[in-house]
Amino acid sequence: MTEKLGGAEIRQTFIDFFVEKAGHTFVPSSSLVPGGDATLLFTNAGMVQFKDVFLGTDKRPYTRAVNSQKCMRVAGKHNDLEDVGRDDTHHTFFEMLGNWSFGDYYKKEAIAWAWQLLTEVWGLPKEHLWATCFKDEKGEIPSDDEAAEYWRQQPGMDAGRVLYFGRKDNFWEMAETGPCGPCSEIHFDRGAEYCDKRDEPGHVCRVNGDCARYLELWNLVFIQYNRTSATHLDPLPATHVDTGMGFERIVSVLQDVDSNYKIDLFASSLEALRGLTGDDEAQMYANFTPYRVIVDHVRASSFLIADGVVPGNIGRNYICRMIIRRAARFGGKLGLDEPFLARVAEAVIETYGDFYPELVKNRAAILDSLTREEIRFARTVESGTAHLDSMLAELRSQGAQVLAGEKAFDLYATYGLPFEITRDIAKERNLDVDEEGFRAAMDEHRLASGGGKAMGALGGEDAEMYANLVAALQEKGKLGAEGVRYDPYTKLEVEGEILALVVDGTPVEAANAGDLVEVVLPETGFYVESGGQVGDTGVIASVPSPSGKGDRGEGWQINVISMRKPAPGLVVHVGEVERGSPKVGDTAVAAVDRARRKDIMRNHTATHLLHAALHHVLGDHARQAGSLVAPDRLRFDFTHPEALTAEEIEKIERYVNERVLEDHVLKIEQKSLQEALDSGATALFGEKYGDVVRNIMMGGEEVFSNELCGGTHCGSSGEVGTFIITSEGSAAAGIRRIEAVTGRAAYDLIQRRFRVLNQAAAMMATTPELLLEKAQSALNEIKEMRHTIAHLRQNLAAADFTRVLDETSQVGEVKVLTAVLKEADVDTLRQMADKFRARNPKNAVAVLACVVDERPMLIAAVTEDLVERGIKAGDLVKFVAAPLGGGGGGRPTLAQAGGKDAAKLDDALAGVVGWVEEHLS
RNA sequence: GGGGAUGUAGCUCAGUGGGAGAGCAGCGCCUUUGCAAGGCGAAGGCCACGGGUUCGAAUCCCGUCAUCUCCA
Repeated sequence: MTEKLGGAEIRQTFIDFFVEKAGHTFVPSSSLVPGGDATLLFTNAGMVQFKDVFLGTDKRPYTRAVNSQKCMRVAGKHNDLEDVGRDDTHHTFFEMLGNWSFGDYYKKEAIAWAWQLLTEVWGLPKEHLWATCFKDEKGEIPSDDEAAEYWRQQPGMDAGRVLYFGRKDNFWEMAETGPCGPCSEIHFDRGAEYCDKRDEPGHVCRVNGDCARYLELWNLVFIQYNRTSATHLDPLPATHVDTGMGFERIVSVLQDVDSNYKIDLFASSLEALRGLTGDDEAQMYANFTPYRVIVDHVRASSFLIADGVVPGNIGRNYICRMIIRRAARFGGKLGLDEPFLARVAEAVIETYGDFYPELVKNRAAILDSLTREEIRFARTVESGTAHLDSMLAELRSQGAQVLAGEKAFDLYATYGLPFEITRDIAKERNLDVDEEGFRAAMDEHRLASGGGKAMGALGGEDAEMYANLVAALQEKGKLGAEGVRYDPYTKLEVEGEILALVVDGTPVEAANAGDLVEVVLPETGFYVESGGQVGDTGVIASVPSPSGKGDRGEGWQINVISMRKPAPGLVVHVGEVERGSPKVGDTAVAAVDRARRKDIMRNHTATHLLHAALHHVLGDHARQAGSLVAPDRLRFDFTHPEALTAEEIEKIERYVNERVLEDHVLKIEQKSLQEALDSGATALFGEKYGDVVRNIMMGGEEVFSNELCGGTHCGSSGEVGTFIITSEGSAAAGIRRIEAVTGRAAYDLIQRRFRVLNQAAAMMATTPELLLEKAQSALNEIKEMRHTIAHLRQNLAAADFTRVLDETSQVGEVKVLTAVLKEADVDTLRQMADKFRARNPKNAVAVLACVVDERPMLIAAVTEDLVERGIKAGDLVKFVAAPLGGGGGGRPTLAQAGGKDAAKLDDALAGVVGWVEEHLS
C-alpha cells in the first residue's frame, strides 16, 4: 500500500478493473426499493436486481456484469437498528461491490481476478490474505476442491492459507429451494494488534473466528446447483458467479483505519456535525456513538428519500422515519435541539452525488423531508413529554418510585415518546422506569399485532404446471422461445389456434358453457395489468371454418374478464364460456373491448399529463407513488407534504387541459435504459425495467413529459378530451392522492353536474350564475327568521308564564308551581324556571312542561334550601315523567326529563304537590 | 395488515348522559401622553361523518373517514 486511495477511487478502480480487463458491463445500482419483489422491504444485496436472471425468468444482453449496489439492512428478521452506530462496523445503509457471470466464466477466472485486484491493483500484502472453500460436514455435497486448487495456483498464495469450512460459512442458498452452490471467501489478517479478545484466556485468532483480527473481505459464490428439496440438488445446465464485497469494509482496510466510520466517505459528514457541536476530533472520538449514529442514519435516509421513500407511518416509509428520528434523538445527546440533519445531509450529497446523481437531483426533497420530520418529531416528543409529566406527577402523589413498564410503553406506542427519553426525564426527577416491564409490553404488542403474516405468499403452487405447459407447447413448436407473442400496442384483434385451455388449474381438451376457463393463444393484443393500468376485457370467439356454413350453430364464445401471466412466457386470457364448447385446436378470434380500451388509453395518457402538471405546479419533489389507470377513472398518488390548495388543484387541472388542447403527438420509442435516462426520462422507483425500455414523450421541441412506461396510450394528447379532477386527499403521511376522469366519464360528470345546477337554479327561481348569491341570501334569511322565531317564542312563553306565575299551590311555606307552556321549547322552560327561582329564592319548587314534536318535555327547578330538605329536582322530574313513559335527571336544583305521551301531562303534573308533601322533611 | 390515541370556536384545549365553555387571536367601544397593556361588549359551533342505545348523546355502543403513534 503506497498511497491511500479515496473511497470514490476505490469504487471506481473496482468497476474499471472488471470493465477494462475482463469485458464486464457496468450496471448502475438498482433502487433501494426492490422492483417486483414483494417479499423484500429493501434491496439488501447486490444480487437482488439479478435474481430473476439466476432463476431463468429474465434475460440480459450481457453475460458479465459489475456493479456497486445500494443496500439497506434494517428491520427484517433481526431488528438491530438500535445497535447500528454503537460499533465501528454496522450500517443501516451500505454499498456492495460485485462482479457477475451469467453462464459465462466460472471459478478459475473469478478467483484469479479477485486475487489480481486485491494484490496487484490495490496492493494488499499477499501473505495476509486467506481463502476458504466448501467442504460439507455431512459429506452429502461434493467438496469444492476445484476452487481450492485455483486458490493455491495464485502467485504468492500459500497452500496453508487455503482452508475448508462447512455449510454455514461456505455454502450459499437463495432460499429453501432454487439456485445455490459453494462459495469461497477471502479473509484479511489485519495483524495481532487488531485482536479484541486478547484478554480472554484460551483465545486463538483464526479465520471465521470471533475476534476483529481477521476480516472477511469478499465472498465469491459459485452457483451450480438447483435445490428442489431439502435433500436433493440438481446440477444446473449453466453455472453463474455472484460476488459481493462490503464496500465500507474494503475501504477501511485500504485506508488502514480501525473503523468503517473513519474512512474518507464519512469525513465531511462528521466535520459538518462537529461544526454544529463545536467538538474537536478528540472530543468526538471520546463520544463517538452519537456521531456514528447520526452520519450513518443521515446517509441512509438521504438515499432512501432520493429513491422516493419519504418518512411516513407505514412500511418502508416508516423505516425511513424511524431512522431519521433515531438520528434526531442522538443529536439531542450532543446538545443539538434545533433541526440539523439537513446540514449533515448536504455533506452526504456532496460526497456521494457524483456516483449517485439521484442525490443531487432530489437534493431539495431530501433536505426538506429531513427537516420536516425533525420538526414533527419534536412536536411528538413535546406532547409525549406532557403526558409523561402528568404520569410522573401521579406517581409522586402515590409515593411510588418506579414508573411501570406498561405505562412507559403506552407513551411509546401511543404517543411516540421513545423509551430512552422517558427514562432520561424520569431520571432527572429521581424516578426510575421498569425497563423489563417495557420490553414485556413490547413483546406482547408485537404478538398482538400479528407479527409475521405481513408477507403474502408469492407465486402460486400452480406455477410449475404453467411452466410445464409452456415447455410442452414450445417442444411441439406451437410457441416460440419467447412464449406467447404479446402486442397490446398495435393489435386489438388477433386470430389464432387455441393452444391450451385450463379449467380449475388443470389443462383440458374442451370447455363447456358456464366454465371459468383460461385460454392460451399463440399471440394476443389483450393488455395484462401492469404499471397501474388494468387489464383488457373482450371476447374470444370461434371462427367459422371456410368450408361449412353449418358451424354457425356450433360457434362458441368466451367473455374475457381478466388477463394474467402465471409463468414466464405465458399470457392467459381468463374468461367465462358464454355459449358453445371451445376445444383445443379450434381457430379463434380474440378481440379487445375497444371502447373500454380507448377509455383506458385516455386515462393513461392523462396520467402522464397529470404527472407533468404536478412537477410544473408543485415542483420536482412531487413524484409518483402509485397509480391506477382504469376505464372509468384514474388515481394518482404522489409525494407531497401537505394538502393541495384549491388554487393549486385548479392550476394543475388547467395545465393538463391546455396540453390536451395543444394536441401533442406522443412520441413512443424503444431504447436502452441508459439512453432513456440520459434524455431525462422519469424512471419510477419500484418498477422493473429490462434493458430495453419503452420511452413515451410529449411536447416535440420542448419535451414536458418524458416517462418510461409499458402502458397503452393515445396517438396524441387531444384524444384525452376533457380532464377533471374529482378529488384530492391523503393516501398516507406525505403522500397525496388525486382522482380524475377524462373523455366520456368527464362528459358524463359535466352533464350530471349541469343537471343538478339547473334544477337547483330552477328551484330557487333564478339562473345558475346567480344561484350562489341567491342561496347565500336565502340562508341568511333563514338564520334571521330562526332568531326571530326563537325570540317570539320566548316572548309568548314569557307572557304565558307571567299569567301562571301566581297560580301556585302552597305546601306549608313551600310554593309549588306547575304549568304547561304550550309555545315554549326546552331552552325557554329553563329560562322561565330560572326566572321563577330568581323571584322566589327560597322555599320554591317549579315543574314546567312543554310539548315538542308531540312529545312532552319537563323541567324541574328547586331552590337550594329545599334540596337540603330532601326535595331533589332529579327525583321529582323522574317521578313526573314516569307516567308519561319517560325518565329524566340532572342536577339537584335543575333537572330535565322527557316522555312519550303528551296527553297525560296534566295528570302527571297534578301529582307534584303530593310528591313534595311526601318528601319534604 | 394489526394495536393504541385524538377529532369541540380561526388557534391551543377543558368539558364522564340533562344549560357548549376557557385562554389567545379577530371585531366594536372605553381607559392610557405614547408604547406595553387594561376594562366593557358583541360575534363566532351540523361538538369529524353515518348508524344505534336513551325521554334526552359532544359525552355510551357500532361503523366510516382524517390526523398522530407503535408493531409487522
